[in-house]
Amino acid sequence: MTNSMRQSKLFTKTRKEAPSDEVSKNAELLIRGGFIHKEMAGVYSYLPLGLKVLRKIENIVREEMNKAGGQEILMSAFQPKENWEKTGRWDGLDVLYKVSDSQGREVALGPTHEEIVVPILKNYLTSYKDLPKALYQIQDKFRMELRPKSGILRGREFLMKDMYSFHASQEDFEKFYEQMEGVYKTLFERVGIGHITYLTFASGGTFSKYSHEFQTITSAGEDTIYVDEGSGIAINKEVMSDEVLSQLNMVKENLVERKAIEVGNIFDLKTKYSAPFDLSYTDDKGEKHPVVMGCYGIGLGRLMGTVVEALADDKGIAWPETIAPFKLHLLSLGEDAEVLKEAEKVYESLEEAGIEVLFDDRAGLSAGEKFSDADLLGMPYRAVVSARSMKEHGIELKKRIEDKGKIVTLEELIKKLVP
RNA sequence: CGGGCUGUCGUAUACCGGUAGUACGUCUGUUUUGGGAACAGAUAGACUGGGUUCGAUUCCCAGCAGCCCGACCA
Repeated sequence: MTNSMRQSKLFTKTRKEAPSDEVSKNAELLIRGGFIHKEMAGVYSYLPLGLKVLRKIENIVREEMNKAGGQEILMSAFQPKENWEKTGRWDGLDVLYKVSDSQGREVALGPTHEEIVVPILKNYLTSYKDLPKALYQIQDKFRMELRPKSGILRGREFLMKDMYSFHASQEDFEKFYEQMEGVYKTLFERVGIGHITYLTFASGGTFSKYSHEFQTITSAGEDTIYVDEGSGIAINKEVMSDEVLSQLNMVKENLVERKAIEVGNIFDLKTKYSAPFDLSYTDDKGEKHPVVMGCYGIGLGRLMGTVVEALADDKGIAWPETIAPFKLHLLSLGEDAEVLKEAEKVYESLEEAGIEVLFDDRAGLSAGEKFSDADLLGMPYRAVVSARSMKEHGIELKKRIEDKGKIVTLEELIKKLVP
């Protein structure tokens, strides 16, 4: 899809009513707006508008991973059974999809890629000079969730960014890990939920300094976290205890309980996956050591759904500028020839200026329908060309999140929106 | 995986052991146009399989699918 689009040509249509089998706000609004299509429980297809959002999120993630020194790869979704047997997860991971072909060969559909990335590294990593390395990919993951729910927040197939880092020592890993904390913060700010996303201490089993989730406050969340607004840090309920509080220098009285959704995690793997595959390197003294690993995940679909959950109002979605499918929704109202001519002119000028614009040029719709659609679809800016706006010699410009617009000239409009 | 609920045009719903109705959508036409317009016409439906019955979309059983609560969630 190009930067601009006529709504009359867009193949999806909006719906007034939400499907009865969806309860979550993100699924309801995304389906009504024609962003996604449900295939089965926990499995969704992305339609033009939805894919545009997903790609924008993807690009932000990619940019940040590249900045952090990550190198992008794309690993296979089909994964050999032997690799999973080596780590004990063929039978140990109950979300694993196992498929077999007509020859009876069994393979796994990748729910995560430690079992793939580590053997790949074995081919190229031998010396301390080869370290550190960070590899990432953006790929569909498959997990047999017993109960998918909350629209695109928890699915059986979902797009995920997973990065794996490889280090000569725990110290080197920790340095990188701390850098990733900052990278993730920037990333969530860029997609528009930085203000409600908290670095959250979490861990299964023993408490570790190096297992963090990034939790975004939303009532649709599956997790309960305790937020210290002052420090901007939170603790997952799972690991909450007096001991943990004292380790973190946090005071119980300052904490607020919130529902939240995990939008990302960063993880200390130590040698859990390098050991079974004997991924090791030789140091400058000729001694062999296992490689220390970390992993860093972000579910992109979940991130998209979280943005919807967190920023939508009762009229519809309100996309942040950075990930909106289009920056501007241009509406022509009425069938008056002069108005239509003017709207066309405005559209072409915006297109020429390189502004991402969705032009609601559909004929025969009432103003109310066009306004409602604009609110539902949630572009950050809405511009109206109508008999009324022409009488005032301009274009009515309104932000999605504001109630009142104002009349601007075409030049002012372009100046405001030009990238 | 335990528990609960539900399957009727594309969507949302109604009625019924005996011709399946309405609204929205969609299509055609006319009139409308600043917050989901009006009229006329058209379109399209009982999850699957078995059982009971003269007759099942309706009752029973099984399967499948979906939703909700819980458990689980590298």
